[in-house]
Amino acid sequence: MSKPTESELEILSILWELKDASVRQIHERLAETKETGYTTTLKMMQLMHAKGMLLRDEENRTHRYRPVVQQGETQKSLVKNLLSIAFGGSSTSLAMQALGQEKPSKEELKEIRAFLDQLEKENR
Amino acid sequence: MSKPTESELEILSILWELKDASVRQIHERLAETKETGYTTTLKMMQLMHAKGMLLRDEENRTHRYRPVVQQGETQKSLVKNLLSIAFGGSSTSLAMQALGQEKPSKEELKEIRAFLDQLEKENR
DNA sequence: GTTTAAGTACGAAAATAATCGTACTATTTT
DNA sequence: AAAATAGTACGATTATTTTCGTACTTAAAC
Repeated sequence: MSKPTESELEILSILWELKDASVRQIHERLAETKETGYTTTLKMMQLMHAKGMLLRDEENRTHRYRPVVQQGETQKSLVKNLLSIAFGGSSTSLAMQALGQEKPSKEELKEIRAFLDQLEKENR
Repeated sequence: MSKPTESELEILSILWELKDASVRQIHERLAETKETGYTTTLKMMQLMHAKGMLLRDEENRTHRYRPVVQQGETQKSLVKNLLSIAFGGSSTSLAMQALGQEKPSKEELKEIRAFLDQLEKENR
């Protein structure tokens, strides 16, 4: 599936959280952070549906949409892209850049360390 | 400075590596992975220069360009953006997604662990 | 000293992404 | 049942990004 644009990602993010939603729900969330007309949101979602990025339940008058691709897959391809295009393929520096920016909690630190241990174990 | 587009990033990446380069050098590198005309690359770089993203040494007939923003700054803002738009702000999951994709070497693992220790120390 | 090659400049087209107005339809409210 | 409200559809416009052809200039090769 082709890489979502910035605006498409905004919509996808909300859908990943809500599982499924009407255009109005999405629009209201978007409106919290950006100026945008209702029909713009509508059109975006129609386009995403036409592209096969969203499924649409047309049972009721108010259609409900849900994402086709799940968050994990999209994250994976975005990271892959970012890695190659801006980090020379070094996941280590990407990881450190991220962690330095939004400091993990104690619990998260633990989680990451466990993840590293796991990686090391596999890698043998 | 405004976020570089995808194509601009490709050019920046090469410049970060080479420090400075002529249009032809960049173009030859780009041509390895994508079909694109020479004047397209030229125009891109001229635009980037006009936008203030690249410095240009016009001493010689063959101009040489170098990036204004350094890699680290750009990485920082890209990560910040990705974090908020696709990872719900969780640097931990971004880091794990990255590390899972491009497995770090033993040395890198060590480096990351040291980095985590450092974070933990500060965070007290 | 011509011709060829390697440059830059730049307008304009093509492609892609985002926005919105208007028309139309169905539901709810009065 | 009329009016107001909440929806969808969709063409058209605008903005942005990418691509490329053509003109012109300078340096190198013959």
